[in-house]
Amino acid sequence: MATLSEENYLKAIFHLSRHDKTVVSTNAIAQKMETKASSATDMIKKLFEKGLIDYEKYKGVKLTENGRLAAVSVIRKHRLWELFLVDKLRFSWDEVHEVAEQLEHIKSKKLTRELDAFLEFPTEDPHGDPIPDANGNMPSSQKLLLAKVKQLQRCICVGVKDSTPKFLQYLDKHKIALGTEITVLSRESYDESMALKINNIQRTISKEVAHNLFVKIS
Amino acid sequence: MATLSEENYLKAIFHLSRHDKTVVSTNAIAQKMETKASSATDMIKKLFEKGLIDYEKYKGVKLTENGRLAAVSVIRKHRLWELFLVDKLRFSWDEVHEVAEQLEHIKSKKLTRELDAFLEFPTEDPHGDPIPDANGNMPSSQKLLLAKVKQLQRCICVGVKDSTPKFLQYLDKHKIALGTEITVLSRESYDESMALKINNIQRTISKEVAHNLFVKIS
DNA sequence: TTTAATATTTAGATAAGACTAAAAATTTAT
DNA sequence: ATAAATTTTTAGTCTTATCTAAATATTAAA
Ligand SMILES: [Mn+2]
Ligand SMILES: [Mn+2]
Ligand SMILES: [Mn+2]
Ligand SMILES: [Mn+2]
Repeated sequence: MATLSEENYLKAIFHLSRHDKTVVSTNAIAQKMETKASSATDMIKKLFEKGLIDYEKYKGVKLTENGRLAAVSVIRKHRLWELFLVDKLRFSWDEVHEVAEQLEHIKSKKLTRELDAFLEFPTEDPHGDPIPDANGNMPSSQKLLLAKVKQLQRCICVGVKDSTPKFLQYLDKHKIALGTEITVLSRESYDESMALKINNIQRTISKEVAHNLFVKIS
Repeated sequence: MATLSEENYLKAIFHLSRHDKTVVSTNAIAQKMETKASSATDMIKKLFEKGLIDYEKYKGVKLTENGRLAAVSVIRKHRLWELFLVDKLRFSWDEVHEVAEQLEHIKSKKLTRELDAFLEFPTEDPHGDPIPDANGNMPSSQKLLLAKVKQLQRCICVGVKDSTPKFLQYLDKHKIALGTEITVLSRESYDESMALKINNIQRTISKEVAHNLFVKIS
């Protein structure tokens, strides 16, 4: 059974190898964990000893199947708890992450199973991120960044790439939520800002915002 | 802020000083924590340094007001979570303790507050134990042990003293739950066993059982 | 009131997880 | 191809929480 710290490292490695599925560097892990490379090396050795990662000195790291399952299990719990907090306990989507970081480490198969049932087997968390199932399968959605959407296309907001409170609060302030319909009016080539129609109101967003909102063409 | 281990020690000290409100010995703490006296001494020093207990070498230990508040806060969370698991997640009362031992350490004022509201401000956990309020006040109930009930008295089961799975499963098996009405028919002086009428069925229980069931005279 | 038994504390070790500083390997630049 | 820069690992230290063994204090017995 993995310790709390080991679980956090596994999650970090999983997220780092999500897109580019190549090996993950010690430095990348250290940076994501907000720790020093030497600490990352120490932990890498432990995870290797436990058969949770493949590792060769100086060659980087890759999750084994066991490591991937452990990581996904933690992510599953994280996202179920986030949804619980929003749907049942009146948390807003910018308040849940910190608490979920603690709750994701609670060890009880039954708890996870029953929480899943209580929430009626959800497939997405409050940020639009997919919730892995009990077997470790992660539903892959075909969402794309708002920045990629063509002019005059209509789309629906389905997720956020940046889920920091700062960004989520920005979205709240400008009445952008999951499910909100967005029409791309035009794009400014100078600064990559975009003119949008949101809820029949015209608004301009920056490149930063456009690159952190996931949408689905509708 | 207290660490997980410190919180567990505070809880142990609180429970040990609950009835006899005298000082608590190092050995008693070690025994309750299932650890060695030397480890208890180490922790006692830490808790003293943090102002959570009064302590004089060889003289035992007593919670300060801050220590009591910290202990009660953990107990509050423990009992709220136990109730949540039973009322919302289909756990039975003999399955909740272990998970609650983990959940009680989650740090989030809002989480505790909202969980309390979600459960509609309960006053008792699934074992009939009182749930302290947000200010650290513990409602003291006037329950007594079934062993003390006089012949031909009618009473209602309102709590358990021993809340181990073994005992709770015994009660389940014999259809004794919180709220069950019990009439004391007679007492055997030889072994202190008692003849009871429970749900109109006559049954004999041992001294051990009689000393671990709390009732209220009805 | 000495002695014996028990309880408590101290001393020294260990393991997990983190750190700094320094060494070694790899990658990039000249 | 060699030197410089960067990355990664190692060596040694620190903190928390635990342990065993030994020393000290307290309590009970003779
Ligand atoms: Mn999160
Ligand atoms: Mn999320
Ligand atoms: Mn409990
Ligand atoms: Mn309880």
